[in-house]
Amino acid sequence: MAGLNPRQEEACSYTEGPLLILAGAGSGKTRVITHRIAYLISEKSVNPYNILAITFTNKAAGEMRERVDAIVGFGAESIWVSTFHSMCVRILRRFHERLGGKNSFTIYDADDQKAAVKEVLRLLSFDEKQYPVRAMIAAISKAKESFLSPDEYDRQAAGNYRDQNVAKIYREYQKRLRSNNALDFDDLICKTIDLFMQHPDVLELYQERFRYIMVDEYQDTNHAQFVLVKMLAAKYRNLCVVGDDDQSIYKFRGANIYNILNFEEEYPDAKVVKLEQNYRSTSNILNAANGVIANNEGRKDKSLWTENPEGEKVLFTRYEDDRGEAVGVCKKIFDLMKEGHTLSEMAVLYRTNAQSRVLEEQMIRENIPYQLVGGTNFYARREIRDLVGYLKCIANPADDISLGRIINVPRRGIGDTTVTKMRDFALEHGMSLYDVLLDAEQVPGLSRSMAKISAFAELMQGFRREAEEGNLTILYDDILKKTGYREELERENTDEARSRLENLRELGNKISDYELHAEHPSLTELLEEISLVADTDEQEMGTDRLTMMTLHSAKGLEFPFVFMVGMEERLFPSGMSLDSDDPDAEEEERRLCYVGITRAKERLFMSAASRRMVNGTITYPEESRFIDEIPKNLLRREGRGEGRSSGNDPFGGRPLGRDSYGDRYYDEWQGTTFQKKAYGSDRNRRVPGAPVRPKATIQKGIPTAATIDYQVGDTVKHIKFGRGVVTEMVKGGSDYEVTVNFDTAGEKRMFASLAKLRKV
DNA sequence: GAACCCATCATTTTT
DNA sequence: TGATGGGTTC
Repeated sequence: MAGLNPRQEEACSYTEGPLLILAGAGSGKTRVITHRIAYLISEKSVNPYNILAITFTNKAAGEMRERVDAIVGFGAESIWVSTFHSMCVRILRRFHERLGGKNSFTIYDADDQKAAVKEVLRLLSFDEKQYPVRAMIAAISKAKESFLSPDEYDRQAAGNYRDQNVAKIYREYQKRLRSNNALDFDDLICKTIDLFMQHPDVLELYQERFRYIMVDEYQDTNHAQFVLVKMLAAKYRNLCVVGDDDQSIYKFRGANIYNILNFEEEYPDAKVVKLEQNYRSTSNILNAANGVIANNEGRKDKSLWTENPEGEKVLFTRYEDDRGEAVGVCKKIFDLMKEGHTLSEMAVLYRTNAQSRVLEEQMIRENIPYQLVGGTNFYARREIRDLVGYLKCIANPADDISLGRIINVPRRGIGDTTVTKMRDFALEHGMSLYDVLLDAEQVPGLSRSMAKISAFAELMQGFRREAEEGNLTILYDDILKKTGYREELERENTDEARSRLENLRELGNKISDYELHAEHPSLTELLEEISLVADTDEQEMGTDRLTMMTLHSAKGLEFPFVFMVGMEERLFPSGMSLDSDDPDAEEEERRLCYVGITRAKERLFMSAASRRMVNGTITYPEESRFIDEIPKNLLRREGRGEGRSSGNDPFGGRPLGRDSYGDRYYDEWQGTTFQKKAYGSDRNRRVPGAPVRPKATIQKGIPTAATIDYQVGDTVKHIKFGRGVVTEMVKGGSDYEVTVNFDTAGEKRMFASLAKLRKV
């Protein structure tokens, strides 16, 4: 096996029986998995048809698919490479009838769940304050993960009034889902397990098929997933799990670290292979990570090492406040660019999404194109949810939740009162809301809105007929047109409306794209893809951009240059975790820190602010304990304060007004910053509902010297600062640093490649 | 039925 | 700070 180290080779060639691969960060895990599959096929003559590889995200599945295809060649397409959830959907689409359900079920996402729980609360007259929707969803999800049926949940709640009520909510929720012919994400796993338990013949069918099973990111599995894998692997026992307990950061969503920690107890004959050689980071970075993670107890014994050069020390900078931190990060980014590095080599990582705002604002001011990863999901946007609601409803009229969502969107005079009457009627007669819609004359007291209702019913029936004809692109366009959805937005004529229209166009593109490429396009399958495949944000190519995201989202990625910002007590580690009575909470934060550090290949910049606005209040955080845990000889400190300050005197005694801000930094960073004026005025706020990645800041095409048509003395126009005169142009790195004296904004320096200046 | 105001409450997130 | 949701008012 070419290019594999002995441990990696061992992991690839040990094919029979249970195998645990403890793959440290950057140890070539994906390579091992793909090589192992290739080995199974070419050396062990395993039929590709008998191999199953499970991952967590579609992205990971896609990447694995690609690499497996490349390395295996013939037969690769018959390997199942899949996420847990899509695997279960595939199975349930075939066998859900055996459980008394339909094979054509709808999948409910978080939003649908929320709506369903709300309905249940209303029905049972529970107060949302006492039984918050979020908490109820979490409780139901937890129950499902440990296979507690509503009845069992009720039994366990014995004597606990509140839990008994939660059981009632859970029971009603399940009832609701069933009558809506819908399954939520947890159901997908649980129902598959149910199926296997109740129908051993079906289980055996899949056991026979999946003789070799591999599970990636095993530390992220929850209990239900653990059981599912165990069942599938029970017959042939060729189960290979790959993971890193030190990178377990998803406990809050049910991941059970003991699945990996106790693998050897579950499978006493398991072989364990540790991949400890890191190929990613400099030794300084790696040892910093090792230093931090060593403070955790209860981890698998392993120590990562590398043959990579030492590299530079980790840099820790303490800034005056969050804004100063953003300025400082930008400055360092420019420094790196001057050294010839590109933005796509850099990432800014933070603990909470709320931190992105200040950073974004600064990036916009400094013309640094960036890409936000994560945040609001494309499919979570209102307009998208509305249109998907229509599609769901057309595909599955029993889906009361989706119908409820769109019945008066856009406004068509079917108001709350009317809908409530129809709902009550449906409930009373055991009908679906859609049934009632078609037959609304029966419902007493609807006379006034009757006309509106029949018009809408007619509209929906028309869509359903259209859906049967099968052209999804046309159907989608007709929905936009005939419901007046598009028209309403066009009339609005605001930035927000335009952005929504743009999103709707994007959805349209996705649908025609799906229709073009799918083997047998169907509305059901389209919706399945929409529900299951959330990673919609294809990289817009052609622009060199900085990546910004949470530490969680960064898992599995790597960048030459990484900024970890907000290294402050109670921000990171989060206050929530420090206040938690779960002793593992702090350790999970530490693992998150470990994940962050190990994303960096060449250089790691950490920073903290001495003053930060959190939830509308000013706080004076101490620097994070994790900074302390990095071995001193690997860390270089910079900026105000040495060591962990008490935080009592963050201003150095000077009062700090908002307006003095720019001046201070002007003093501090003169000659290097690109701002020469105070900049409190031009705050660039995100338009509500606008795409999370502000399109305006994403600049396509990098001007080269050839495309720069202005020179010193020319008047140019800037997208933000308006007109100005070029006073200086200096070649720096791969392009020009241009100084412009703006009419209104004063003098600023910027990179020609980023500033998008136009000669006027 | 829609606009407006006030109170409340704030990690992390994929499927 | 800011988003969100409920309640109120027109």
